[in-house]
Amino acid sequence: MRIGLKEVAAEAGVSRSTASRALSGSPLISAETRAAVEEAAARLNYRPNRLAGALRTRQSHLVGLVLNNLINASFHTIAEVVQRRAAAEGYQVVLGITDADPAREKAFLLTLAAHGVDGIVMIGTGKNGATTNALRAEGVAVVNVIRRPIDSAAPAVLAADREGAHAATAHLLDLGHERIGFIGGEPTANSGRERFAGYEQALRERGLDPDESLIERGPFTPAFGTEAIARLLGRTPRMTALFAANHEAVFGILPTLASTGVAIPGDLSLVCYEDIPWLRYWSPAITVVDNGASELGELAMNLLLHQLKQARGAENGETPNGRAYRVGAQLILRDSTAPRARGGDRPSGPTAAAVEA
Amino acid sequence: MRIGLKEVAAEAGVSRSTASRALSGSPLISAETRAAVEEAAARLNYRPNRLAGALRTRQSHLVGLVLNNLINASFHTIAEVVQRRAAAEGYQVVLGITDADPAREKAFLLTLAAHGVDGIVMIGTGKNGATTNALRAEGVAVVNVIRRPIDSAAPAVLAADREGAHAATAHLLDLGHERIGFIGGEPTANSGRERFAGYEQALRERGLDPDESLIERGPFTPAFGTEAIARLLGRTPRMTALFAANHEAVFGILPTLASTGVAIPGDLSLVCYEDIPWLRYWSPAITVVDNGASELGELAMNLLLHQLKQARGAENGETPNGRAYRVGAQLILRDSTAPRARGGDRPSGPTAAAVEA
DNA sequence: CAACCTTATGCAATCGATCCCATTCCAACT
DNA sequence: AGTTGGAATGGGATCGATTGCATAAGGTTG
Repeated sequence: MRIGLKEVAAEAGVSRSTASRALSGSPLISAETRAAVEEAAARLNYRPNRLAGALRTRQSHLVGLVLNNLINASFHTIAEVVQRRAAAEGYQVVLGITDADPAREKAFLLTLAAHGVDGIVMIGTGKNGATTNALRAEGVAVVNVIRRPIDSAAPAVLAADREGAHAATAHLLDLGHERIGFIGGEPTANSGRERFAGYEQALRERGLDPDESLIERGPFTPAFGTEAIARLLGRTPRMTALFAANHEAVFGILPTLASTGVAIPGDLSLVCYEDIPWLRYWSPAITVVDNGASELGELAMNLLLHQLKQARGAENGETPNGRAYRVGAQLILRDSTAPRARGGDRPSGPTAAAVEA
Repeated sequence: MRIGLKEVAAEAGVSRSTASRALSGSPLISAETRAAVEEAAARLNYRPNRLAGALRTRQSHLVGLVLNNLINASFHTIAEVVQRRAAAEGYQVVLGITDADPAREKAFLLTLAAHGVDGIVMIGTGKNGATTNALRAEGVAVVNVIRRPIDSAAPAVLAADREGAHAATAHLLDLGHERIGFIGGEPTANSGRERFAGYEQALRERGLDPDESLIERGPFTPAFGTEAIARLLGRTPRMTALFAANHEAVFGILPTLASTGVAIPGDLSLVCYEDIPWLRYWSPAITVVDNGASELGELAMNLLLHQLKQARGAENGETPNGRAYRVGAQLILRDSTAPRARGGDRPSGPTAAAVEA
């Protein structure tokens, strides 16, 4: 038979209320009674039914994690961090994959609410601000990650795509490069826009105009990378540096460069976006902009846990509009960039920005 | 105020029992009543509280997913498939990351049980068969994936590592190679052992003995791959083919081969284990053994859902010992393998095995 | 010794949905 | 007309833990 609090209470010779209080650490219980109950619980191998507790206390100790997919490195890195942090604080993570479909995302949010989650970490499409606001009104904590819906009142943890792209481009400019290629994402995507903006800004700061013949923007696929790099290599005068800001495209760019015999950094200096193991072990090791996926997840969970503790204190108070935080991008210098002319100096030190918006 | 079944019943002018039956599709309800209740529910935007339902019916519509990490490609692929399939069937996935630590794994299993999960997909350490058996006795469905604890009575979905390694090695032998290098995992790991066994078996079938000077076995890290390939390339007579059976090591092997100018497949034919996008887009595209991660996840969820449906019928019947299934490995021929001598023929067709243990 | 407070405990309601059992209503049959 | 049976509905217990309120036991004080 399943062991409930009733059985423990009987074993210890007390009432259910007393047993409950003893196990939950209430101060209204004598030391002997507490010991007796704890011993009885241990003897019977009692494990409380969280479902019942959740129904009564309105605390499920579940948090939802909504994201596009688990294939992308940033996403599964964040998922790992969120799960670890949650588990360490006694929360379990319910996982939802949306494929960047707002309808699926909304359905998933409602399902999470039906399961009584205490909070939600949302790496979302940005289309369901209204739904998350409604959930917040019902007392569910929410944190937006990477993207923040315009109409969302929940706090957000954002990446510094523009700053990261700026740092990458500035680094190449510092090395003396002027013809700097850009392979990025669609302008419709947030990261596509922001990273291009950072690239453009860095160029203009040095009095350079972006050169359309050096710019390729397209879908987040390796195939696009293969095509884009082939086109860029065919143009003359050839670029001397390349900023690969479309992570998936990198999977197409690097093999093509290797097979066509372009020497890195001899013929071409290269900076890629998002740090993954491959790039560190590539030959040569690739200089990257690390968007700080772990830190994004870490900070998001901190904010969520903070909200959860607040809620415990002031049930049903007003929910203040959330602040936005930004995790600085970090330029990690490796061996894929070099001065254009021989003898140039290598500027040192990673560039980090941690600003609050 | 939160809308419960009580409010819906009041709005529709019926009792809570009737409202419940109307919404759950009981046949004991007249068409008009049903319509009235459904309309009231829609008007009030009623969303049932799954927690309450779960407490009463002992069906939480939650399934647990236990795995080592989300970084490894096979793991996050399986996680995606499991989540998708679960969501499609109305189940939500609770995620647990164990870092291959049996103690963490056990704690997580118990927590899942406390949350009342209906089932568990377990990509486990193999050390918690007793715990999973106990959960099964309490009515929780369990499926083991990739590894099956010796003492576990739950069904298992296993990879065909030995067959996959055999197919890879046989393919290289068919191409006329005889000096075939092997870079694999530690013999203490399941996959390390099995893949080496397949390699060895294929050699012996052709009357060849494994040559220790061509064999490197070590940890699942890119760094090990870098060292191992360097050692193998230094030995004479040099191997003409390489079977890279340690997935993480591949991250170190490929860049080293590229930078040291070893022509593939000209100087060296190469087969790697586990198919990931990088390998398809490498130059040349790498021939791989695909362990069928998606299929493993798919089959595991099928088995789990099957058990869940069974349970609904015969509550608390006997739980028969689970069958083991094996997902065949698949050799995917690309451009990284070629005959040793010029003019050799290329054998065609992937090798697949789907056997039941 | 009564009035009173403190401390520890038990009783019973509660969370929200489900489902067994009883009840009502109406039609059909003897 | 009286009985039977089926269909539709309502009442209330139930899942298991939590918690407000009442109360008992023990100690102190006027």
